[in-house]
Amino acid sequence: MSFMVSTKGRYALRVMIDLAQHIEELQPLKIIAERQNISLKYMETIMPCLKEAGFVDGTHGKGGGYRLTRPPQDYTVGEILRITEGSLAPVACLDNGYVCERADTCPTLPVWKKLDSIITDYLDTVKLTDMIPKNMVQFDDTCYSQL
Amino acid sequence: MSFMVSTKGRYALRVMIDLAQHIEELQPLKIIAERQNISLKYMETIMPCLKEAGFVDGTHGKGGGYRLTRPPQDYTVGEILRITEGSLAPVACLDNGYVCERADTCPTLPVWKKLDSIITDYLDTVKLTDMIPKNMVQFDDTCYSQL
DNA sequence: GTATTTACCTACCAAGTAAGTAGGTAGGTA
DNA sequence: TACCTACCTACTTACTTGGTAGGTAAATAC
Repeated sequence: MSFMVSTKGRYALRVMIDLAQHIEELQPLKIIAERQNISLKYMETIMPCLKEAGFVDGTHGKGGGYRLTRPPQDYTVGEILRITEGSLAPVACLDNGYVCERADTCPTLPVWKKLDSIITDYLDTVKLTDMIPKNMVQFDDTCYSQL
Repeated sequence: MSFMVSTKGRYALRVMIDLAQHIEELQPLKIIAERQNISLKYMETIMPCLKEAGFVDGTHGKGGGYRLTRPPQDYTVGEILRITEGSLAPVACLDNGYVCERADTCPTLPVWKKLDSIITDYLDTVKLTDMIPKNMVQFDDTCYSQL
């Protein structure tokens, strides 16, 4: 029982949503952490990841903070999670650089590949703006929707 | 980067496929382990899981071994992985018994729920017999197929 | 120029999990 | 009786998760 997406990816996603909801001004991490009820110190270790990827930029000093570098609708959940988690591969067999001598004959490999493509295809269709409350209606009815 | 399916689930699946390919007689774990190139000792720690679930039964003594308890087409990849991995939930938020006070308003929860249902729906459609080489053609063309 | 605010950096830690290994016991068959 | 096979308990090594602690560097306000 190990989860595909850890707190790192989940917190990162919540920070990105938070920034998308405050698009106009710079948001200090302290404020975001309080609003999201996440440890400031822990968030500080996650933010460099989003910054290196060019998803956000941060300015120092008084009045500083973080902000998105692109319009919110230009981010997908898939790319945010792929950066923060390192990989979204469901099994080691599909991980970047992994070589398996059974690959040519393994009967399970096609299943993992299909599973991987299903996961990727879905996560790459969900945009950051799809998770802003006013848009939540678009999710199917098995899911919570905030009206 | 933590994988949804560990070696435990992957090995279990390969053992189940192996048993499906030798449906008529009892297969000693030693033989299966050699054929699959998996540590016998490690497999011994995984088999009780499959036995408790009623997927296989094992008989002691000379000529003993393991065998499937049902016809191979009656097993799905989903149920085998769910038993061995404990859960296939992509995030802790969806794990059995987990309570999150943010659940009612969390904008990311619908995404995790949808992702979970996509994964489950796919894995529950793949049957054990779908992975026996002669049937592998049924996978789509982005995947390896053994003709 | 000083104080303050903020990002940013380095190191550490406790608990848990993954992926086995080692060495036996119990049950059944030839 | 000898052999084979499942089954059980304990241990190990390495790694990951989810943080905490304590600072430094940069920028701004006053």
